[in-house]
Amino acid sequence: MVARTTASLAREAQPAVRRRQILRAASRAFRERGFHATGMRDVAAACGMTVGNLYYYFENKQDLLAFCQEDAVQRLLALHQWVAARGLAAPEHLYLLVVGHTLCLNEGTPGSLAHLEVEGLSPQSRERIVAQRDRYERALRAVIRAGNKDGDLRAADAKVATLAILGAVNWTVKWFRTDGRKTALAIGEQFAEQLVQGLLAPGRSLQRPDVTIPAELINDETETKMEVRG
Amino acid sequence: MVARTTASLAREAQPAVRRRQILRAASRAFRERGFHATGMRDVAAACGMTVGNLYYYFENKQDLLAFCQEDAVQRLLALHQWVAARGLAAPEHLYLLVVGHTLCLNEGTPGSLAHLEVEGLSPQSRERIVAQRDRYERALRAVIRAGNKDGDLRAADAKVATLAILGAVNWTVKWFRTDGRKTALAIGEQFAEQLVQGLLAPGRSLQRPDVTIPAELINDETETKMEVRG
DNA sequence: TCGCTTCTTGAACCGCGGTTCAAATTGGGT
DNA sequence: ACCCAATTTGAACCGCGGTTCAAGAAGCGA
Repeated sequence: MVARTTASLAREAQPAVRRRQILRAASRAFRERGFHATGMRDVAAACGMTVGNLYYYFENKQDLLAFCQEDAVQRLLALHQWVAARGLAAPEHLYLLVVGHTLCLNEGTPGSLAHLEVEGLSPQSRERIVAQRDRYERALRAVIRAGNKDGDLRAADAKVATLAILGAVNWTVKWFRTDGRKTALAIGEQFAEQLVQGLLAPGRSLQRPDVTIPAELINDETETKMEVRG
Repeated sequence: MVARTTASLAREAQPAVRRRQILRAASRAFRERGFHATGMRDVAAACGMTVGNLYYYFENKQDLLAFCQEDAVQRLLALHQWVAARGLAAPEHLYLLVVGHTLCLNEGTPGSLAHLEVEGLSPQSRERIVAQRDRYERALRAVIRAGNKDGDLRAADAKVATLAILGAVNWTVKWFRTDGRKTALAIGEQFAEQLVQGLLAPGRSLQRPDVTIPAELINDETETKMEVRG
């Protein structure tokens, strides 16, 4: 329906797609230089456009941040849904969530700074995003409580255990480097090992599930769609 | 030598002491509202003074932040020194460090936002503070490697394990509330349990050391000094 | 080629917040 | 009572960075 010329990438990309392109540049920039240190001009430059144009796609800086955050939380919720569908016992379930979460935050071109910078949002955005984040947190807690009830995990406050896990994983955003010694996957696995083992009921042992988390859950799908010719 | 009248607290407090008073108000404010969201006017108001006066004690905002950060790292280093002196095996050593670290960040009137906001510092301050932070991190890693060698901890990358621990503990700053359900101590202990158990060598079990971490290491000593009459 | 919509530009605006400063105020020493 | 150094004040300054906007370019259908 839409004729595509290789010439103008801009035109060929519908606003929604363009917003995602911006999202990538923005979240990368936010992550590297920090949200407050990154000006709208920086973001624009990273997208190869000017400030004014940026405002054609986003109301303001808060909106841009909200868009990043929402994307990140959405991915986490999708991850949880995928893992839950596999019907694993709590330790293995948890293991996959930790690995997946680590990948979501650090692999590919992530909306990354999930959870961080929540105070930079407008009240309405914050409400919506925090609600989603809480949903994810509750899901995690539920897994722990289930394992608790099944005797797979030792008795421990599920809330605190959840926060320990989220803290460790979210903190990776502060130090993980793509060009570092270890891959995000390797880190995620070791984290999962340590954090889940630490909750295991005596006698119970962890068997690492040998499924691979599908890349669609981690990377941005539109990225690949872009390569497809119409 | 110096006559003290109850009337003027300001006068009775030497600059160095005053700076610590400011530090408390500032770090509390930074923590509550976030560093960037907190203006110098806010800090001043929290100290019961005006902006201009604040600049009599600190060159600029960066300096103020640096002062907070340095205080926090210093306390962590002091903590490590104290724990190390007790000559415990790695798991117990680690346990105390996690508990102590959690207390340092969340109990009393903390310089709290250690490690956070590092990018808000001037290059020189950052260099000095990051160096100290690294020293602390290396100490942690060393403990893990020692336990590794002694067979108390299972084989695992010490660096990654350290970052998991630091992530979980540092993240508490984001969610811990003094008026919450659990005390910082309770949280620290459960964290320690989970994080250390997760590293334990098979067969080895953790025995919680029943020492109490001295309050001087956690709270600001000058606070108590203020109560003493001359 | 014209005209319409979509997108892009660059310059200007404007307020927030870090910072400065000259002028008070304070209180201890003489 | 007076002096001086230490401290405090409040107002003003000023630049950075988020935001606005009127005018231009670029495609696309007729």
